[in-house]
Amino acid sequence: MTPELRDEIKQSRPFDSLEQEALLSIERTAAVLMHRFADSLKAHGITPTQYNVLRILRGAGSAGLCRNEIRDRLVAQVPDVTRLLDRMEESNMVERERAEDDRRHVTTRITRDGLKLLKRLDAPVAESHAQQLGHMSPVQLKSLIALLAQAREEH
Amino acid sequence: MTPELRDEIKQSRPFDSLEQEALLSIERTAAVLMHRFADSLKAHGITPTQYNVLRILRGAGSAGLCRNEIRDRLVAQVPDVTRLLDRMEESNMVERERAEDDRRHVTTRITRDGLKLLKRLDAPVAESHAQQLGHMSPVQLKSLIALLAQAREEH
DNA sequence: TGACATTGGGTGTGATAACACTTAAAATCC
DNA sequence: GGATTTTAAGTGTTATCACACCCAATGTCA
Repeated sequence: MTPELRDEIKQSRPFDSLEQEALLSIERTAAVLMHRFADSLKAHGITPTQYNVLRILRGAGSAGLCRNEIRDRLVAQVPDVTRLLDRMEESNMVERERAEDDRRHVTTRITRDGLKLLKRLDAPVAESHAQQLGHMSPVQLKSLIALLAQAREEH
Repeated sequence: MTPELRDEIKQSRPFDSLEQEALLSIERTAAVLMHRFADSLKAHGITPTQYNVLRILRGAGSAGLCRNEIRDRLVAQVPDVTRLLDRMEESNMVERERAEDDRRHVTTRITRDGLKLLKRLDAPVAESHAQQLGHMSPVQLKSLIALLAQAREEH
């Protein structure tokens, strides 16, 4: 028995349109699932956005990435990547180095500590993901992924 | 041609699991669509959360609602509804009244100004919703809504 | 009837988000 | 080679989030 969004938010009247219901469903689903994910990360002293940055930087390897590249790769847009990285540098998860040949460029890399933290998180995060959506079949997940991709499309 | 999430966030390696890809898809879709919606509201000096509150209070009519009821009906969870309502009272969108029989209870109602604002927003918001998801068919939208409801399910 | 629990609302405070603006370096163009 | 544009990063400031804690009114029950 799947929950009806109208019941969840105690809405008495029907939605204005299918488009509206879909939009609110997307918002609510993201809020609920992200909140659970944030909770599971909290014990490790890290936010979902910081976790996202660490994964991006692990993927980039020793070459690292500049601030704008990191900003573009984040799943959710954050307007202030500079201070996000400041805080992560503060807690020794990443390090920054200004390029000699182009002094405007600053390369950010994940530190050994950051890698260790990420390593510790890999299993619990995978488990958390599986737990949150494990009740859906591969066919359903693929269908959901495709529909969401379509929803994001510009037109 | 639907956009691939991996391309959007410039990810070079495949996702760890379908569950992970679905979770990231939900997060990204919500971020993209909500950002567009917030933009379209910004011209009217109101945030999506405040818009949500106004709609909830319009639905409640002259009876109004107490703080905790409003909190429970919000699409996305807000931990500090008191000050959210403070700000909305400040800008004359809502008004509050403490009950005589139970002095703990405070009822919040939408004001005439709030109703007028909402009225002005109805058409542009409906249009914005239609524009954001209007390229999807009713069948697809229903399917998406059902899959998201399933994704939110506890198990 | 007075201690204790519960309920509804509010506060204090530090972290983060959002948005506009600024600085510095490099590239481009007369 | 000096002015101008572009690019990368960072700063200032206000609003909002998030979380723990507090207060006052009511309910409950020995």
